[in-house]
Amino acid sequence: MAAQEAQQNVFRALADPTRRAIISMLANGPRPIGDIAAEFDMTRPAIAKHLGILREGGIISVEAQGRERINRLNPRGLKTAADWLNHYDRFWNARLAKLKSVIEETS
Amino acid sequence: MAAQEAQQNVFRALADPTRRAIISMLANGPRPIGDIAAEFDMTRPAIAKHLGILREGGIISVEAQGRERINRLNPRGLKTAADWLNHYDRFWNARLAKLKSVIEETS
DNA sequence: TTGACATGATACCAAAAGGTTTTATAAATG
DNA sequence: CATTTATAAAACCTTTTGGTATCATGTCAA
Repeated sequence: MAAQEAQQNVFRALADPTRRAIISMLANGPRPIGDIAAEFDMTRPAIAKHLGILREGGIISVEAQGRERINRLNPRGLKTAADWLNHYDRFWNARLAKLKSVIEETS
Repeated sequence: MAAQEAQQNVFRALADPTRRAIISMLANGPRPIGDIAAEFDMTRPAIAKHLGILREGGIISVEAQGRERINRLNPRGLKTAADWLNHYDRFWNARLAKLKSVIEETS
């Protein structure tokens, strides 16, 4: 999978609030889809689709365990996105430095 | 604007590859829309829409200068996204630590 | 002031996204 | 084996998204 494509898949995965909520949920431990769906006002197939997109983004991985399939957070995808964003940290650092100097001048 | 809403706007803005390319472009300096549109195989109205979404996400700001309108990178939105993602850094740190120990064991 | 240029605004279209209902499959359990 | 349970898969619908073509507006310059 090309890097560009991986990037696209992860940013696409992050764009939906339900999927971001699922990420937060899985940060507290792996869960089967039934557990996850129970927390949302939404049908199971809808959640299944979201999990599929999170999987494509490399954000979660799934492991069959008997008749359950355990979804667990896999930080690879999130790291792809964080790495991209952190290239711009010099911009907000510059802005914070500027803000700080303004505060010091006016106090 | 509620924090949730700001978050949604910025992740939505990041989801499109054209918009990410515009961000990279503006990191090299502010530009009017005409300049930006010239770099893409796409009409100006399409670019105008993308810039509107980037503005809603707090990723760029616009300043009128005569008959031009200069678009410039504003890191606030990007920082919102980076902050959210960096809450998960303990996961990839843990994974990297694990990988490191495996490498050391097998070498 | 008249024309050219940079841009915004509107109306429209096709494709993708996010959801639902229904049907199918496979594993645990009586 | 029959039944229940956990899930996947397919078909379908509506709204949003990403794009286009077209028209309107404001500013610079001759």
